[in-house]
Amino acid sequence: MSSGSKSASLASLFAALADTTRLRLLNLMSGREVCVCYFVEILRQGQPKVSRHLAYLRKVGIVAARREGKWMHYRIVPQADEASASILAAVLGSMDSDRQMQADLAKLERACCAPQKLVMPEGAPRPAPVAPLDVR
Amino acid sequence: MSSGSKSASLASLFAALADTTRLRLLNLMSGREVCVCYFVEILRQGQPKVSRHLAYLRKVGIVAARREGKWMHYRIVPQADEASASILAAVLGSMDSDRQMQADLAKLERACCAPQKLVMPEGAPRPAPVAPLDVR
DNA sequence: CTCACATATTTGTCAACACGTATATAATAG
DNA sequence: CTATTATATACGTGTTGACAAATATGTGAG
Repeated sequence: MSSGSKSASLASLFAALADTTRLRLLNLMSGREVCVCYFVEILRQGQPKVSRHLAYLRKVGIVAARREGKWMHYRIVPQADEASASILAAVLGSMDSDRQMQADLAKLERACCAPQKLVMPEGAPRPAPVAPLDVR
Repeated sequence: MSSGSKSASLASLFAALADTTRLRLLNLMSGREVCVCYFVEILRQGQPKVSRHLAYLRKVGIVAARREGKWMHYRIVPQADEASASILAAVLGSMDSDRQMQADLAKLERACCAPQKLVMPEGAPRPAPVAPLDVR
């Protein structure tokens, strides 16, 4: 299956991981599906910037998106390639011990889509858990 | 130790890994010290190119160099940071199943510093094993 | 000292990416 | 339909990295 230029795909995986914003996004998606509005709220970065980084991750096949009404939910895609899978698992595991990443996750616990507020209106999407990564 | 911007250092680690040439170099250094001349021979890439990539890895602290007469030997530095260590270990482990990487290692078995040849003159540096990485 | 060799660095060019701003698309409300 | 909200993409610009070619540095030989 994954023969030939595996090193090239490994390199592009690393390129996708070589950005702090994308690492924070992945950290928030670790183990759950997250709505774009949460990313914007929690990272406190411009929405186009967040969207561009999500598009990058999507193009490389690390995440997938699902539309639900006006909202887009992103999740991490389990990697078919064993090498990519083990590396992604190592990354997500490593981020558990980063204070910034922990703080982001803590915010996610109480964040919501309400504009200017951290209170969730009825009907706003909640972050939903997703099948855990294949951590072998 | 594990201060604030660990995510930034993680990102720069990934940037260093986001290049096929550098991945091949690291693969060759996995578990042993290697002379630059071997890299040039085996990768069949220009010497300045190889040197530049080694400089990049050195600047990020992934490898260290040791001079022995005219020759420079490079080795992988055990990472103090636990996150970096586990990721580097995952990378090196993943490369074992890559055909290109296996071929490179096979060449290293019989390569040498002789110009235009794969026969080693007396006194040329041999690749020496080095303390294995802290794979936890 | 000069020469030859191994390796490193500089120079100039080019492509890729990150960013903010502005705008476009998609879905829902009214 | 229009308006509003959520998200995506296009544009212009600055930065970074990769490359080849040329040149510089360090070391040993003579």
